[in-house]
Amino acid sequence: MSAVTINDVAREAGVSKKTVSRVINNEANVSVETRDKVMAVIQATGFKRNPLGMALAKNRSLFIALLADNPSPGYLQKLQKGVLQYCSESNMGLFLYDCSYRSPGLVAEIEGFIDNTLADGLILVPPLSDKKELLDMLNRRKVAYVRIGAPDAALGDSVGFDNQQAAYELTRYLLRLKHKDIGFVLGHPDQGSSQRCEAGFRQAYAEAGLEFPEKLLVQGYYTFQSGVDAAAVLLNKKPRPTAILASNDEMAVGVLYSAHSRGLKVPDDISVVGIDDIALSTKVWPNLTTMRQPITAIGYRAAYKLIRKLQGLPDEGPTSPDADLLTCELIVRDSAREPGRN
Amino acid sequence: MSAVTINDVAREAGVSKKTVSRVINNEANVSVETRDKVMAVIQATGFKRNPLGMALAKNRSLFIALLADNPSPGYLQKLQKGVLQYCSESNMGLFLYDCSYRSPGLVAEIEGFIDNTLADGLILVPPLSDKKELLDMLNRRKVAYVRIGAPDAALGDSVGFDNQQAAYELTRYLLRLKHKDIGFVLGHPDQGSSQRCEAGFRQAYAEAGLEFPEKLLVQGYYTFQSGVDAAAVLLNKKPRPTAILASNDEMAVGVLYSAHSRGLKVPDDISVVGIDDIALSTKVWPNLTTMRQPITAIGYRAAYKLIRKLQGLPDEGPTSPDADLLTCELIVRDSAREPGRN
DNA sequence: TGACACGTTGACACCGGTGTCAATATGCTT
DNA sequence: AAGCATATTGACACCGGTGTCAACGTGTCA
Repeated sequence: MSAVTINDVAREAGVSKKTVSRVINNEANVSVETRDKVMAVIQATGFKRNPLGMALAKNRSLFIALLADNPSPGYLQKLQKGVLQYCSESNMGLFLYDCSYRSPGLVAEIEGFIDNTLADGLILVPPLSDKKELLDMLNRRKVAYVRIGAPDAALGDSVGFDNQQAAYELTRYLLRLKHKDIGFVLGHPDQGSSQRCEAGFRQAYAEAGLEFPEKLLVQGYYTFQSGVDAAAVLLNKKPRPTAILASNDEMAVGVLYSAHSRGLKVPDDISVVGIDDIALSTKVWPNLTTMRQPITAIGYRAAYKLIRKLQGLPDEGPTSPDADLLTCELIVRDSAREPGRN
Repeated sequence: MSAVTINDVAREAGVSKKTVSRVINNEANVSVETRDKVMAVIQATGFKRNPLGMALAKNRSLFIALLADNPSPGYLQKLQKGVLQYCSESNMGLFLYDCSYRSPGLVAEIEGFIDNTLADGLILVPPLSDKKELLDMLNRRKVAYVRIGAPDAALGDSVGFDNQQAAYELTRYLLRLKHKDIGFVLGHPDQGSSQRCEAGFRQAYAEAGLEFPEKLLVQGYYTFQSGVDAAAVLLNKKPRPTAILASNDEMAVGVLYSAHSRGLKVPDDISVVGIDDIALSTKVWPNLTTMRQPITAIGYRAAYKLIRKLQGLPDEGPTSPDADLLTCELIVRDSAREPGRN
């Protein structure tokens, strides 16, 4: 809506529009007085360049999109925050696109979305980051993308954290507290992170020289409701596990809910822990002990990688091979302690 | 990145680009055979029109933005969902912009955002919808906007629900349950909704012929933490209130947390109710009794109004004067019951 | 048969910027 | 003074579409 264009400025300043273009782009080889004159007119008229015209001329992109169908709203919210942050810093717009993972026309739908918006960079959130057909389509159309939390390097750039490590350390923590019968709630079978978590559980048991409690491994889907359901199964086992480890906090909160609703006290009767550390984790009672995943930082870094790539600039971030595998941290709160008085 | 342009199609089909333009825009006065020929080429080449070129030529907008600094993430998430939904339906992009309500440079910052993105329509979420300087700037620059939840018609379009009605009915519900000492947690003093809620509380007491418990009215700020703090004050009163009504669910969850952490049972020892019905409300234990606000529908309608306005089309929604004041609904769950065994 | 309306089409300018290249002015070398 | 490199500037085409208007062919009516 800014009515004043580069032509107006040029006319007003008595120079060509190209010269104005030079000034606003800080190009070399403009005489000081010309620059000053143009700047004065720009100030006076309040000229702002039109991003559309610029993008069209430079054949450059203006936007990236965040594609998601994630079962944990709290996760998405934190991720979005980080992405948004780098977008602001680099003057990029962020498009949001909600899609349905199960929808049969998903790939075509996303293809349509790309055509309509000209977002030529995508950030893919699990479970989309594991979806082969989608990646194939994007590669074929040469659409740049960065995946979240799917460290399968062969499939393209990815930013995430080490799920296995997180699950491993969390399991070790519970074992150290002297829990032996630990119930595990897996994530969605389609997401690689779920398998990596499972590997982490098993690794910790193996290292401790204990037999892994196969019977206490329950399928979940990373949603609150699946946490409730999985807990219902686990809490009916005899003997009841003394702790439950869920593969994300969203499910852990479901476990908490399930325990409460059958009159169990947490952590007195049962310990509950999760992974992620989302906002929800400190709003429930008791606060959840969890492995903190630097979700916002992951979002930020993903946006960084994508935008740098789109701009043809090198990735100047940390150069270690693990730069895109951020570290997690055990956050001890109130939902877990030694088993005892039950 | 779609390499094939309207020129390619025109050359291939042996017509002018204008004719191609006519075909893709379904304009009248194109002979059937020309249309077929062009369509065939479009199919064969996979041509998609470039939104940037189109937007530039038509001087039309491509995006709207959702500006928010809302203390309740769950609220925002639901709202965003509704907005996004209408955006998809109408092929508009949605920009997200997080801002800080308190920031002194807020207005200038938003002005910069508008210039940079060319989003010429804005959806304003409380507390931004009440911010006079911001509205002034937008009016001056002739930027279209729709406000959420701030039904002060003089300031422009708004979509929301009747806070006073919600608070009134909720209070009546508690009074009907025979609560007399009800603690009230107000919202943010800068947001009009907070005052409207208060009016609703008072109205219910007045109609019941009861004296309003001024001492049990505590300031909150719509955040979880402010709910925790307000509950701490209320729960130390002697006699302790038998119920607490928070002006939104985010705070009600804080109240719940506060009650639990001092060993109180909900609803046996104290009833807790809120307003909104966000996702969080059914993830805490016990589930929150609340007034459901159709947040997603509000977001959808706000996007509808804004986009129709931008397109110069009339608002064809419901025509009643209250069309933009959606109704709320009492959702009875498990966090409130008659006062009794304490 | 001529006048006229109408359907169909393309040439051209335009939206608001950027890239290329040539034209001009200036300073320096020899 | 001629020859050359360099700094500064503008004309023009271009990005990918749309709007305006004139040109053309055809059918209808007087």
